[in-house]
Amino acid sequence: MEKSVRSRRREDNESFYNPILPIHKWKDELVRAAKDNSFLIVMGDTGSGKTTQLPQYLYKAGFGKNGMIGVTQPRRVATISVAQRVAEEMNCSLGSTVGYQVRFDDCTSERTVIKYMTDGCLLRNTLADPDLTKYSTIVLDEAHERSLSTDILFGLLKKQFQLGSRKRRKYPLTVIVMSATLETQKLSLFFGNCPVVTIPGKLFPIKERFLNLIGPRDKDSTAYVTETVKVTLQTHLNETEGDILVFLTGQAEIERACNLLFKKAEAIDYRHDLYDRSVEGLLILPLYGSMPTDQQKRIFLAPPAGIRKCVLSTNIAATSVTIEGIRYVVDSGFVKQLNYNPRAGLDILEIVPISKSEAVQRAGRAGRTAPGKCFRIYSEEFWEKCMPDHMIPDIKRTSLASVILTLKCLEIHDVIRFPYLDHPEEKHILEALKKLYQCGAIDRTGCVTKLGHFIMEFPLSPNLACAVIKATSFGCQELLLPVAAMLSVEHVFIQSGESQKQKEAGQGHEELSQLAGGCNDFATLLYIFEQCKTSPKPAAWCHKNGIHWRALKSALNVEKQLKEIANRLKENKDFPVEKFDGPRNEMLRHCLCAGYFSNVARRSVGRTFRTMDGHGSIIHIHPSSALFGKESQLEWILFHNVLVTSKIFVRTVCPIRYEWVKDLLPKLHDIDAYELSNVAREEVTAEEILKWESKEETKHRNDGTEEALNKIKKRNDDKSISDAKARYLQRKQQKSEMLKMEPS
DNA sequence: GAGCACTGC
Repeated sequence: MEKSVRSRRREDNESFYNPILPIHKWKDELVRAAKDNSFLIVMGDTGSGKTTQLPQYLYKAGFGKNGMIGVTQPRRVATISVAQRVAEEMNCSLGSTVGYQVRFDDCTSERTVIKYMTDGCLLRNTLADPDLTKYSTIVLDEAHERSLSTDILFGLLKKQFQLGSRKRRKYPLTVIVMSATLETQKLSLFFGNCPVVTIPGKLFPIKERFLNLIGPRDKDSTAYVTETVKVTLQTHLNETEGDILVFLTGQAEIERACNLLFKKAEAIDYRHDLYDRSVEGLLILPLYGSMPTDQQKRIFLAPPAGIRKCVLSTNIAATSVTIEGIRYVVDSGFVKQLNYNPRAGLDILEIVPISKSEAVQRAGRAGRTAPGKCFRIYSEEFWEKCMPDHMIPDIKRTSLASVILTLKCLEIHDVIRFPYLDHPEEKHILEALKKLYQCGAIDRTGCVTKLGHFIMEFPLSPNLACAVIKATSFGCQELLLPVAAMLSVEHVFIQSGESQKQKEAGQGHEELSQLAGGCNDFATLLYIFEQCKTSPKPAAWCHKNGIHWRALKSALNVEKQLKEIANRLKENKDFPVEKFDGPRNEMLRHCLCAGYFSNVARRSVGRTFRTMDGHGSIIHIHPSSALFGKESQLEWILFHNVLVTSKIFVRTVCPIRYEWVKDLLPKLHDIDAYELSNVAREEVTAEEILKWESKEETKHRNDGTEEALNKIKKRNDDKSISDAKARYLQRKQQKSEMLKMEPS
């Protein structure tokens, strides 16, 4: 990724030496608008210079006098490189007037006025300083990406403003939202009809063509890979000079496409390995996130004279990595997306059509240095019928437990009526509340418990934090902290595409799990971590054992941070201290039970298990687990996560004893999530219920399936204010009855 | 006997 920073810098330097950045013309208007309004939206295309220039304008206009100008970015590398760039432009050293803060790296000082940071960092800082008294201005950049943290910050900033944080602050706060393609109307409305300043970018014209190879009927087929390859080859044969960027969905698809492309050209150059095949003047390069860094770097090198570079990439090339010299984009129209299904309580990784605005962004990659062309393999009908206007934001697609706990810690109890720019499904919020209640982070009244505040201190999922806290109170944190770190970094096992290498890697992993005891995937992670930490040459050890050194490095970093937090919390008088009475080899699994008892399953028929969380889903142990094939010897298991593909698989598994979870399991069923939410919405009105329901309805309508349409029809039949009221009263009745039944 | 996009604290 280092290279991507350098490449970005190169592009920025170009703008540096060219003083006619599009944004310069708008300087006065921007400063005036920022002075006159609490909220301002700046819409600027790629290359307009907004990220580096606007904070400097504000600084020169005196915005930094009453507090810092905080600028958020969704990614670490971008945060650091932009801060470096601005420090250079302002002729100061990084960390003085211009600084940055990302996790593990705070490069700011008392003198810092312009502070770049990741959105997650600002959100965390908000916990300590809810009124953001250190800042005079907050700039939320790349808002169109709709990251979870940015979305929450939208709501917080709006809410703080409504609550009159202005009175508690010495000086009013100015909020500026910057975006490339976000629905600015919607955002302006959200922030009280605030003004929008639009800055044109400096993209070259791009010709876009629909090739009609994929239509609405092919929505679920895998034909897009072969069709994309065809188009790529045609582009190579028919078009003039210029590199090609191909958007595909994942590692497997990309490797398949590379091979196909290669076979079609019918010439194999055996002098090169898989990642460096050059045929008929075409240099084929794959690019995906889990690829080793040194291989990723190769995509930035200029191809030899007379050779055309063709990069087959995942969505990583749409946001995180900028490749120079691309003139042709081939868009498959699909993306792999992790979607949370609250009904099943599962994360499902699926291949879905991209949105129209993402397609526009992809096309934009062709026009950064010269006029370009974008070939869309799908038809216009597909565009109209299958592709939504905008991407569904993270907040509607991922588990909300951590987010809800953050809000509760900020004393925002009514998490259902929090001003979300896009309101998550109520069911989704309820699921999160239930999860928080189950792990003890909130009590029956929906308030954050002491444990909940401890959980919040850790940059981990509530489940994992809970297990870590248990271990700390038992005095065996050295067992859990490494496991937590390994589980919260990217996948540590290398997945090679080539079958031979893959086999070898698989065998290596099997050996590792044998060395770690043979029947506990968590223990395998602990073993790898310890081996790596004590090895004199950790990078070499990782390479030999098929482990991502990059992932291990960040795991070592995370573990250090977790240890600091755990040690600090232990000083707190309220931190629990418990004694563990049991054999030491059971400690790890026992602690895991404290956080993961909702992820417990019992042996069912054949090699399957049934979950105990109320969904009762049938699950299978994933073949990558050390427990795979040993199902018949198991009764109760605990798992870290679920992956739905051809079956419902659980990964990272260990066996447990029923006694360990016996007292915990009832907690999974002793509360109705509505009860937790009702506390937050005592004065809920029937009108509001109708509003929520109509939101759900819009969603169904967007689904467009017959079943969904029937649902709407059915709902419309009995839709009236009085009915909504009746439904609400019924729920309230159920709730009070339930409370009555509760033993005191 | 399967096949895991991308971020962030």
